[in-house]
Amino acid sequence: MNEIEKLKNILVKEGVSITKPRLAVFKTLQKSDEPLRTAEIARRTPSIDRASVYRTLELFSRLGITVTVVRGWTPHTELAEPFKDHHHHIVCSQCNQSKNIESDTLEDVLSLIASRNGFTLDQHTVELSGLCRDCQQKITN
Amino acid sequence: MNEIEKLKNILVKEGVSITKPRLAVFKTLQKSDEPLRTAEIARRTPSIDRASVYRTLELFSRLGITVTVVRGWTPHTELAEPFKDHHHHIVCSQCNQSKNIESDTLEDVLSLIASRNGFTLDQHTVELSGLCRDCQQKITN
DNA sequence: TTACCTGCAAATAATTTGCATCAGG
DNA sequence: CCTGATGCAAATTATTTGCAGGTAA
Repeated sequence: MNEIEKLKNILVKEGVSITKPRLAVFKTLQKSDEPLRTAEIARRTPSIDRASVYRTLELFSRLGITVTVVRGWTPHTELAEPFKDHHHHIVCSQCNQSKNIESDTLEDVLSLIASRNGFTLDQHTVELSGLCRDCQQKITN
Repeated sequence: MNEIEKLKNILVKEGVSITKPRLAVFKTLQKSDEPLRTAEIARRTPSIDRASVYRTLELFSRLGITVTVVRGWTPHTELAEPFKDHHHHIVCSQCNQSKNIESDTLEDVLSLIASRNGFTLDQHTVELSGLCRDCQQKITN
């Protein structure tokens, strides 16, 4: 089953309609391999009214179709687990290159912490930043 | 040494001036035990011009005096390590109550992940969200 | 004294809302 | 059909900028 079908299933299951704006915003997110800031998503989905893009993004976030992460100052959105492998990011503070992180150990630690505090764990954000190998060398030299 | 003195030391060491807006914004952050959104900080620091609040917050973030976390959709700022113990948050998605998390294990895992990827680790955000004990019960009933 | 900062005012950008109309189921 | 979703336009809110004057060191 392709991803658009997955999306449609979720929308149906949640009892909301499958509409042009929702499909369009989804495709914009699919095309980008990086999290995008809200206004940028609107910009990259010019066929759809800005207001609808915002409303869609709010819906997606509520349904867990997307997740939000901070980059520098601004919140960025990317597709969540059903559509991308669950992962986090480490970003170079110098050159902005970013790597995805997938670590079961990390996930386990997070669940454990949540339950120790009496919480269930639904969503979580982890964003690391530091210097990548290249930039470390440039600075040493 | 009290915290204002610590702040002043940092500012001096970084070669920037100690000014009224910087002290005022700092005090606003101190008064709140929760991360605040940018515009809210401006609102709570009425003696200072909005523009200066933004400029100050950008400076603080650059100097590592503050850290940024996302809450829902918006970036929130709180004081960082020299002024609060290093910690993360877990927020109830239902009632918004939030607990601080301090876990050496977590910190270790994060450093390890960074170095495995060839990065040094400077800053990092970890935000968990789920249901707190109370809200879990309310839903079960 | 002098470079750095501020306040002010105004521009720009981002987000939200009301409402008439349209379209999915 | 009929409810929920959209587009449009306009309001609101947030953020950024240029610049003249003030102030920390």
